[in-house]
Amino acid sequence: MIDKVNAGHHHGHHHGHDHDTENHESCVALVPIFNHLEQSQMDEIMAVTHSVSYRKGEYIYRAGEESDSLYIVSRGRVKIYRLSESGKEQLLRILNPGDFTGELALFSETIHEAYACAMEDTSICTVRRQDLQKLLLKYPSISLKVLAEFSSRLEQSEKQTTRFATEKVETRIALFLAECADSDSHDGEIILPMSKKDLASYLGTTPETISRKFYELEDAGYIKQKSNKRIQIMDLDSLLLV
Amino acid sequence: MIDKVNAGHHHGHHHGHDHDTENHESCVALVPIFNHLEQSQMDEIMAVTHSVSYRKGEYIYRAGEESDSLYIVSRGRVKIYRLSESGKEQLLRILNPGDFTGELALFSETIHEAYACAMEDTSICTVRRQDLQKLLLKYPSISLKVLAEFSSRLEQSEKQTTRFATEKVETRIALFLAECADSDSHDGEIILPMSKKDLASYLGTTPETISRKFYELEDAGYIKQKSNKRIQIMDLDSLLLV
DNA sequence: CGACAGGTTGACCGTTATCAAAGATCGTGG
DNA sequence: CCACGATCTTTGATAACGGTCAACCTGTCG
Repeated sequence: MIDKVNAGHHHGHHHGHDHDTENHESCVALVPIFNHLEQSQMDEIMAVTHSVSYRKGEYIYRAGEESDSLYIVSRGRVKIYRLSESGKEQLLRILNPGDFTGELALFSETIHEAYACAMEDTSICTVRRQDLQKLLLKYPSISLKVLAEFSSRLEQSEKQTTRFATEKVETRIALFLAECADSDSHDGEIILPMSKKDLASYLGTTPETISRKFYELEDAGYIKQKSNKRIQIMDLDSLLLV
Repeated sequence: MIDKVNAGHHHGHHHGHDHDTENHESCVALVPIFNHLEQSQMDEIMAVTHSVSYRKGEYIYRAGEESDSLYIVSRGRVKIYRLSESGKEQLLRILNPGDFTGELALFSETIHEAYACAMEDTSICTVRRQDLQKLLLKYPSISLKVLAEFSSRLEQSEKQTTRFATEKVETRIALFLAECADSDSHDGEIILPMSKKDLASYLGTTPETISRKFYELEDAGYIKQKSNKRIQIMDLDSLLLV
């Protein structure tokens, strides 16, 4: 179970929700939807962004809260997860620096349906809904970038839906490993981007099953578990036939 | 298995892919993303749309084909489905008049990952990628509408993903029925928007299981099957606790 | 060094897919 | 308007898959 309360105590300068006026530039420049702009437009964007810091375990937002900002991760990692109707949680994605969230609620719904929780100490740039909408109307090219981002996310989400609907756990794991290998590969060795517990939540299964299936794949000679998160892919092609 | 070849013969005036210059207005006006515009802008949009007719069973596009248009359904129904890595198909959604598709590939990917097949004789308005992008840059307010549509679709898709990941079949069926009741309800009687076979594909299960679960729900007194597609919801609250 | 979260392992059982076959329904053409 | 075939739906028997519970390990961090 992901911890649902913010880590208790703040101390020193970087307590949660601390407005932090330094370092805007690096944050905004990171973001794909903005990085095609000229300097003058970039300045305009930076003028409406606010930087906030979160400590590990704190929530950027929770389901049910009102949404009025776009959140851009500039440092750290953020876990986005949902609770299903029956109360089980599912990990939707993990945000790394440059990734953003909050889009959904920005344009249609105004209530978050997911939870966003800092996995480590994290800095977030926020842009308010109204400011963003003004920018989008003024610089339509940003809209096209956002649309491109959305459509690829939608594509991704529908692919994931289809996998859940049609593939068994073993296949989902194999496909996940294959995708890691595509993006991460160093001689076929991959580093799992999350704990196996989180992976279970992401793949819609349990830690026990993840553990067992990993050993099955190892026994079959498709992979080798070098350490908890370091996996050597021995035979990618056969893996994908599972 | 959804039939993968186009229905063979065309005859008369409305054979497939027939350019049909009448009746643009009704099609464009139907679409939520356009219906806030002034007449002059509407005319401009209609100038770049083309109307095409498809007979039942014909494909608007297939996975792997290049995508360069937005498709707006003006008459008929269209089934959008995917094939998973292992070849099983999953029904993603059914388009009714006013719904559109093709968005994904329009802004990022250029290759369709899904199949779009006419369930009945259908008329489609198409807008080419370049024409649409020009319109979006010229009238940024359209972009905001499209963004709103996308974000709600993304929300929907992620909710569906979470359901597949965390709920058992019986619960997914119950949630589906409840949603039908929300939108369709006439005294709690709903008309299934698709065959049970398609429903199985949509919910990631098999026709056999659908049939059995429906009878289980009926035995439990939650629903009553008046005919194949007419379902009377007897006890919505209990249904949602399944 | 101890505590705690994450990971592994085993036994068990519920859920749901699969296969097969029969029955109902729908659309089509005669 | 009816008969036919195709497709959808139902029903039964069976087994695989994966979830659950409980216990034990292991690594990590204070």
